[in-house]
Amino acid sequence: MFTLAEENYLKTIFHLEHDSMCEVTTNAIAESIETKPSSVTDMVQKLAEKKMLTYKRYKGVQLTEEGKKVAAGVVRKHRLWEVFLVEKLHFHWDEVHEIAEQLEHIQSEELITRLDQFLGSPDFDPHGDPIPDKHGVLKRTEKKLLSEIEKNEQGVCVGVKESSPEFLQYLDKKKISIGTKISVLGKEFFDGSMIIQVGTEQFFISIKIAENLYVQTS
Amino acid sequence: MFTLAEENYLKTIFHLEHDSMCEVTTNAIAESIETKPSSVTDMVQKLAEKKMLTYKRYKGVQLTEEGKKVAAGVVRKHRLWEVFLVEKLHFHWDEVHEIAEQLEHIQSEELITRLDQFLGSPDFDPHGDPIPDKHGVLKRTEKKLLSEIEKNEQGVCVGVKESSPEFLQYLDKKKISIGTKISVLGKEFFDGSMIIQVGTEQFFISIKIAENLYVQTS
DNA sequence: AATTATTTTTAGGTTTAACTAAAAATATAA
DNA sequence: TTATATTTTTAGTTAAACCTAAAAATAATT
Ligand SMILES: [Mn+2]
Ligand SMILES: [Mn+2]
Ligand SMILES: [Mn+2]
Ligand SMILES: [Mn+2]
Repeated sequence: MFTLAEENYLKTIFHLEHDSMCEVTTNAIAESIETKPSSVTDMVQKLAEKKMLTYKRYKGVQLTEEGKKVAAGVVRKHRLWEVFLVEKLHFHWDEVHEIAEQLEHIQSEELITRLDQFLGSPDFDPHGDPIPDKHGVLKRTEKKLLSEIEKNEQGVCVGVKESSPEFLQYLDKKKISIGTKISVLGKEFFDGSMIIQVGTEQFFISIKIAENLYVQTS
Repeated sequence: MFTLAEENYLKTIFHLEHDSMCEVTTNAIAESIETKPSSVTDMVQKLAEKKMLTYKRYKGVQLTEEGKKVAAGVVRKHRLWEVFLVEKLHFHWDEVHEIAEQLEHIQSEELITRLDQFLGSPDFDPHGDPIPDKHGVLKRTEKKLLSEIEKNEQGVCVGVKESSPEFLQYLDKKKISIGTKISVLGKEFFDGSMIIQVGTEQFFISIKIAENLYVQTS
């Protein structure tokens, strides 16, 4: 099996590959995982020996099929636990990530099988992120960033890119959650800021907000 | 906070103190935790510096009040998770200990508060062991070992001393679980073996069984 | 009381996963 | 193209938690 540190590296590389759609650099991993590049080099060499990823010096890494499977397993556990915390223990969506970071490393196939059943085999976590199935397959849904929406268009919030407590609390304050309808009333060329309508309220948001909210346009 | 290893040592010493009712030796800890006595000495010196226990060379250790509190916290988490696994995920009572060994180390006050509520603040775990309250207080219930019961007396099974899968599966086979009424029909002086009645069945048990079953005599 | 046996500790070593500092490779700019 | 900047790797340390082997303390026998 894999150590806690190994699992964290695989998961992080998995996320970075999804974001950048190409090889992942040492520095990118170091920043995500909040460690030093030299530590990343060490671990990446270890994971390459274990055939979890391919690694060429100075050229970044790429997960193997096996590596992707292991990583998806960790992501699956993380997101299922987040659902449990919100649905069953009534945590708020900005409180669960930290705890799920620990729970994702509990080793027991049977536990996850039963947890999944107990939760009714959910497809998405509380932040709108898809939950990989038991084989590590992630079903892709089409969603755009709110920042990609044009003036006078509208969409339904289906997820967040960032899931820091700060951002989620901002969304709460603005009454935005998964399922909320958002209309773009105005969009500023210069800085990408927008005027949007949520329910009966209309207000200004910066590009930083718009770039971290996923919406689905029907 | 405490590391996983530190928590395991504190928990183990807590259990040993309860069993032996006096100072706990290095070898006893080593055996329980499946490690070498020299490793125990190292850790015990560290925990003494942290004021979790008192330690005099060659004289064994004793938990401080603070040490007992921390240990009871780990036991509380362990047992609450066991209840969750059995009551909510429908695990069998012989399958939960291993998983709870991992879950007991998840760090989050709030999580345990909510888990406890979710489970209806149970007083006992699936093996009949009492769950410490949030202040680390264990309410003592009077129970005897089945081996202490005399011929023609009877009792209700309220817990197990051992909780290895092998023993629990033996009990299942014999239809003994928490709440089961057991009558002692015969008792052999020489080896402590017994003939007992469970439901309509009567059968022979060795002292090893009788010494690991807790019963309450009304 | 002296010898032997057991328990416990110390000393020194290993592994994992970090770190710092310096060297090497690659990328960017002049 | 050469010089400079950035990224990445290597080399050498550190800390936690384990180990083995040997020494020291305590307990049990003769
Ligand atoms: Mn993690
Ligand atoms: Mn999430
Ligand atoms: Mn443990
Ligand atoms: Mn138990």
